[in-house]
Amino acid sequence: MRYSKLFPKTLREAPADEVAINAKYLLRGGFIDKLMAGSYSLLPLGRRVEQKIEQIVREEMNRTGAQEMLMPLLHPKEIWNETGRWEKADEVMYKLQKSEKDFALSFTHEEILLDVARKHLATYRDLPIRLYHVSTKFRSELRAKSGILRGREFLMKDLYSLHASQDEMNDYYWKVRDAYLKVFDRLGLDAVVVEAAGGVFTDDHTHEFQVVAESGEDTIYYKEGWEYWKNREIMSDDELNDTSIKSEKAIEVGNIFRYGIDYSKKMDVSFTDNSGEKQFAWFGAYGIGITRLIGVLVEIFHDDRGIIWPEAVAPYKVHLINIGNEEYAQKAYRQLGSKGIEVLWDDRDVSAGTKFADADLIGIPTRLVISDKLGGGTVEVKKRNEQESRIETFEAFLDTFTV
RNA sequence: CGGGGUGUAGUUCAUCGGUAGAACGCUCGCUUUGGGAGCGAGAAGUAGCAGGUCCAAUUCCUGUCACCCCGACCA
Repeated sequence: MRYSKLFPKTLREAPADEVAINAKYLLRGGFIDKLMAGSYSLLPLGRRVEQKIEQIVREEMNRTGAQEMLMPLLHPKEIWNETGRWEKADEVMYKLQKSEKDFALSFTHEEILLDVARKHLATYRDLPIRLYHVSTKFRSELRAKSGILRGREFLMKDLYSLHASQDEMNDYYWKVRDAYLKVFDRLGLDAVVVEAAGGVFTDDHTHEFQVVAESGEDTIYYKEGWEYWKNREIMSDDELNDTSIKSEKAIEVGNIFRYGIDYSKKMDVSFTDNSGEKQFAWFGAYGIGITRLIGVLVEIFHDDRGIIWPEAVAPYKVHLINIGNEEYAQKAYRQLGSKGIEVLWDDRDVSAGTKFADADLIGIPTRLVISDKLGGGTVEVKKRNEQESRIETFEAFLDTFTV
């Protein structure tokens, strides 16, 4: 991609009232645009990062045996009445009325998934059912905040599973936990598993995935010997006063739930077991906040000049800068492209300083500089997360560059 | 919803009763090219919106809207 053609250009300064680091850098770098509080466009660079994240999630979900689908966002009131959540979830749901019919914008998809599943589920031989999608969630948060971290509209990957028995559900539940840890690991994030209360939905504890970060709005606790961290709601008063238990601020990036058979009973999601008896399916749900992850990555990986994307999610792999020497840069740009390397070439006629500053802000992992100062055929290679650069021939770079 | 803060050019800000100014960005020209270049010329604003006070309001008052921060909330 030629930077001169990329929409939009960087901003010299972030809007004054933005405090969150993710908002500042993502807005300045041209990754996102704010429509209103809690509602953002993903601009081309931001979309590329989102797609990289999504693809990693997709690969790991597929590896658990799950299949991808896509569910609607406009839901009829009737489906929500089946579980009683039209009333119970009133606060978070965006509701609308048209031609005397009530609708809601999706804030989650349990009901929709279960409706699809029950139409096609007849026998235990149809189980397990493991389906997921990546789509928008609408939630009427009392207060949208922290840039892209808490929006009213955001992308989420949600996976749902139905099983013939509780054991089978549990087995898959732990399999998804492992898959989630793999996802966060691939993203370069050090996520921890946190036990949390299941609320009114399940007696089992649920598990959250949290990334320790100063800007986190949750507090999580850990003591030597515990299998998992704990979130605040399941901590006892004694534990809260125990100085041997450490606490950290953290951002939730995913969670996994075991609903059991409550939902299946309410919506009659049943099957015939191997003895011919009717049984209700065991249900689990598993979410990862895709859009939020973009923000989390910026909160974790940045310095005072801009973003430092991990290789796995960087919008491009190489940021090519030429200072003069346009002809040679163009040739290099073509060669990088033909090797399948994703490259952003800052081909603008602006000062070297401007190009360097923008490269630091955008945060592509490898910066390649071509200039008169270097001999012909020679480039300067610098990693965004390192101070030192090295000079080598362009041929050598092409031969050895891997991501 | 309660508390606090901010709304003036694309952006960051100044002006704080007498009808709007800078920097950056943008356009054109020339000169530049290793850390946000220089010179010259230029375009760009219903001062969030609505009332009120005043001879006169961007400025003071009231209301309202939007955004940011703290809190409540977060399947």
